[in-house]
Amino acid sequence: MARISEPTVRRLSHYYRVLDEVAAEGRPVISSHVLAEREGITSAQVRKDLSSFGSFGRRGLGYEVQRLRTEIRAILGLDRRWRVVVVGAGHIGSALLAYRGFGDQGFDVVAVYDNDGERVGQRLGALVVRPVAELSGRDDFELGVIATPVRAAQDVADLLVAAGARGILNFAPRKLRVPAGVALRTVDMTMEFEGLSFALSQPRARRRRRTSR
Amino acid sequence: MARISEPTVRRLSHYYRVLDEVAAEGRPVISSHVLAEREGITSAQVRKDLSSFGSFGRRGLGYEVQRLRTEIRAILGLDRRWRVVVVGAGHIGSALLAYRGFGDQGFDVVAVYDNDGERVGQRLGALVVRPVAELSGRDDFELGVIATPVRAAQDVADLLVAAGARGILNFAPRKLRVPAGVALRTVDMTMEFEGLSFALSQPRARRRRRTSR
DNA sequence: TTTTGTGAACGTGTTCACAGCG
DNA sequence: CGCTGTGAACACGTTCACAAAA
Repeated sequence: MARISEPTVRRLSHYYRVLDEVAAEGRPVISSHVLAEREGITSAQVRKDLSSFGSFGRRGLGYEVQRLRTEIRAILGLDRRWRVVVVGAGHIGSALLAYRGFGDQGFDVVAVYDNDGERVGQRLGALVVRPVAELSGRDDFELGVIATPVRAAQDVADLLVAAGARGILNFAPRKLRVPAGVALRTVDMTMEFEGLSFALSQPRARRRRRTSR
Repeated sequence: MARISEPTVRRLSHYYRVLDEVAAEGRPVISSHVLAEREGITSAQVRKDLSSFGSFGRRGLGYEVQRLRTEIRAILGLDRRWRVVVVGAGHIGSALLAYRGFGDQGFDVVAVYDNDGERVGQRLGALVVRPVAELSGRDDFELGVIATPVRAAQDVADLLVAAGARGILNFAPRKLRVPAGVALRTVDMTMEFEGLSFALSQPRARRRRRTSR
């Protein structure tokens, strides 16, 4: 299988969500055109994305909604459960813990760690916050979430990797170094705000592409 | 000025942060090479990015840290304050309210709205949660943050636009439609988790670029 | 000599356009 | 005929490589 680009993976997530909606509407089949319309992209893009994983459609007809949904689910690895460790029991960490949506998608938070003595021992949902030092022993998880202050982020990343994390989601506004083979995604809200600030500071002439719509 | 790409804007944010660090270290000058190293990109990229706004460096020497920091600050529109309205006083909304980092960067949250009767009237930091209906009157803000459940997201976006929002940061996992001229950024955590799930589900051979490092 | 600024070359992702198939 | 699947064309972003300047 050829290499899959990151934009393609992001769009797969979107398709998956649209298919959920469409399935709920009871529609049995969807064309690349309709799927594209809901996304604001071209139908060719939809077909290209899907064709890199196989031929899921029927010419002259479109894609069978349930079938395509199942395929994408498998492609994204959502046909299994992932164990997630959250480090940082502050506002973002607790927000993640409280959000049920992740559990529905197959992501189970199995532990929360923090270094703040005040937070350790506290109950957060079904979990009790533990000291970060105890992270070392652990090896029964796949994903780590970094929701700590920025100064601790790289150290926590190293700890997570040492404990066997295969993927990390980082909320600290800093580029992290992780070994090849460990997947890393960063959500940097500060950067998003700054992106908006930039867009609003530009002379209001040119049409920006990704920014609008 | 030629059109600026979104990746360039994101990198500007990074440069800005690196310059803060470097300034704190007391270093007066930085070369594109060193700036690139901290970012994990090439020095040519740094120079290209910066050169689309002007000639800030000196050949044979590098960039004067304070000067460059000030320039980028102005480019990003961070030399003024932005008034932000948050809609949704749930976990994400409160987390944003509680995070002081945004205030430091020039973003002031001036109001919080929610439709949940239990939350309306509650105090969140210095603000009191107000009913979403009251949003209509308001016009003394530039940025709106959507931190509501996904089903309300598009309606809230429309309300924000009607109230005069020029930019929107959306935390709901849904593509939103906004008129051209209104800047939109979406932070979709579900999608990030799914991206990690995908990466971990791939046969562990090929080296992915953006995902690692 | 060092390092910037930048046209040219390159690589990657998107769109076009049509052959292939139902 | 309608819609998918896909090579070819295109657009865009990144890297190279070097002339220009300090």
